[in-house]
Amino acid sequence: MKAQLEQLVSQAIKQLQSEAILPEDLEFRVIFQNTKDKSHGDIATNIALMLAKKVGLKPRDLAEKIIPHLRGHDALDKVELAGPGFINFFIKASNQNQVIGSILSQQREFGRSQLGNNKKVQIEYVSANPTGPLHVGHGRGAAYGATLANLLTATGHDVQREYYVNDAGRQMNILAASVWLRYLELSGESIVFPRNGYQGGYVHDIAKTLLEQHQQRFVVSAETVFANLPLDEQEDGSGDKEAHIDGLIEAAQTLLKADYECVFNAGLDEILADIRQDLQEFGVEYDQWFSEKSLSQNSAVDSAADSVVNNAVDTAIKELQQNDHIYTQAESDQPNTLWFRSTAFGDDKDRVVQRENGQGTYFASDIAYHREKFQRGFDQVINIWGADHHGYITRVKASLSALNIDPDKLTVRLVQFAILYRGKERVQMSTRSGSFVTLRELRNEVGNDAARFFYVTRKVEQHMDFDLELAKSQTKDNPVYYIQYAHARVCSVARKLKEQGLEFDQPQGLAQLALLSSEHEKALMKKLTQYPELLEKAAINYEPHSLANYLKELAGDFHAYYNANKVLVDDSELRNARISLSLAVKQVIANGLEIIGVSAPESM
RNA sequence: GGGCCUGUAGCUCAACUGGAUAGAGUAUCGGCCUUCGAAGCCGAGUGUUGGGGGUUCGAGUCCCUCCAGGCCCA
Repeated sequence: MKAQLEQLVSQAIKQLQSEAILPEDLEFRVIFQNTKDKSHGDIATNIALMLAKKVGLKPRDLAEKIIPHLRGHDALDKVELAGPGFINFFIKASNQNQVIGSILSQQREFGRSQLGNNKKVQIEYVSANPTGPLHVGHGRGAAYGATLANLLTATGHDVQREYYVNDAGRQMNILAASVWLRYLELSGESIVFPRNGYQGGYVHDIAKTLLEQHQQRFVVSAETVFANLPLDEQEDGSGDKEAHIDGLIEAAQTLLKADYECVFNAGLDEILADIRQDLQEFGVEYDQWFSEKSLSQNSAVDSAADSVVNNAVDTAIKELQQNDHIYTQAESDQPNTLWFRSTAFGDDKDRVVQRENGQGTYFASDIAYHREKFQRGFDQVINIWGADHHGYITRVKASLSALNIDPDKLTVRLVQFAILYRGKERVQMSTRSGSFVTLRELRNEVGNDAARFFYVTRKVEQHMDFDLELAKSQTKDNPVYYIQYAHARVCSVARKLKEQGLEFDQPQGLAQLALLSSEHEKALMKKLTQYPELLEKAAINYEPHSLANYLKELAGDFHAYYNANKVLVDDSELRNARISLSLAVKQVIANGLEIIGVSAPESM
């Protein structure tokens, strides 16, 4: 509809140009908005306000010149000049109600589009370190990422969903050391658990499994383990917890030799399996789990073909070197450290990509990973990160520029934290206290549907208050139930129809849509008409929250209608028309909820 | 000290990318079930959009500057 109107208005202006009323070289773009007030018609444009100054006319005068050229369109009842110079379009009801037929015939496809033109888009989300179970903060990224992926898929993008597994690096070594120490404890060794170790109960569980599977294989006496280690941080502030844990990691690697990997993998595998299951239960799917470790593993093919072994990290660094973006400081005390000159691309300071000992940094893996992503041919790469990672955006984009990859092809969306409330009371989420922290606990308490919906109902950049009591409540206060209830109500009407021994006659219903002339019915049809464009807008802006809000409004309009009018009336023509409208509402609610990842129950 | 996000009704949040009288829900008050599910509906009041300047026909939205909160960095 808007496309037709745009053409109509554009032609009108061109007509005025050819009549030399408007200048030939006038550039313009017609923008439409859905009106808020129904006295303003259905759709409005501010084109006269936008162009007035350029052509030296008063907005209303310009609009009066445009409007006569808009007559004669058969979908319009009337066109009005209003306010400071808006042009309001009133669409014929017969045109507006066509949407019902479209919905009933397209069903699940209604609203879907080819907007994305099959553009290859990758979305990477959650990507939490596999050092422990997912917590409620990850849940928001999961829900947002999954919904965004659904949205982009629905609007014709070729979407790949990916989880970057940080299975290398210091945090993982700390986990391995933690598991080992708990294992030694279970084996009867007397140890003092390091301050910086992973304290969670799941570490115990992993250690227990390890002990059951391997018995005493990894046992080393505590005395040997703790010999000559830097002192851990003490109550009085003395000691160094970082140096202590690093010493422990080194001891574990030295003492366990090849077995270290067994212990390491025991932790990694179990936690990763838990994360995967958690996300799957949450309805959050992935096409690929990408291992960080694999980036620094040498490829067998390379080593066979060539004595020079290249892994992805080395290759990326080498390319940066070739592009002259890497330097060393020969005079300094760290002459072999490799620096990436990210300041050349707007970063605050240059970044280390390879340490003195030849080991690549976490950032080096990131560079290699992003380089690899674009080599896979994605037109657009979207990273969904926690807000605490915002500092990385500049340097990652800098590395793309340095690799001659357009940094605008990478979009980073930061997800702000969620704060949990139980009614008025704030829920403490510290790991120490062990109180309510994990995504699984949240899901168990409020259910997947409420969790998914609540997470995406706010803009991602908005700090969010998540009220557990509200999410659990089964009243209209709870938007999830409110929307699902609207869906269930239509299903209930359909059941009632059958109970009365009647059948829905869709052709008759669609033929009699003109009978739907009440304000409630017109409002519903207008709302339904907006669904496809809303999906597109939500996809373009990466803003699934607008879909959540839309569904609330649609459900609200339906509830109001339902209370004001009986659907199952005796008059079969009116009855079938109303059932058509109701089923259309049901379909759109189901379509929208599916994108958000929330079920659309037949009964509650 | 620098950077990012946020500030809208008592509370939780919208506001179609600069449009018309800033809207929903909650909370408060008053109505509606012998009729398709009351898990619902109808009605009533609620604002210096954190403050101050600026840009223009028009600013919650853009620019500057303060204030407050969250996070990151030194």
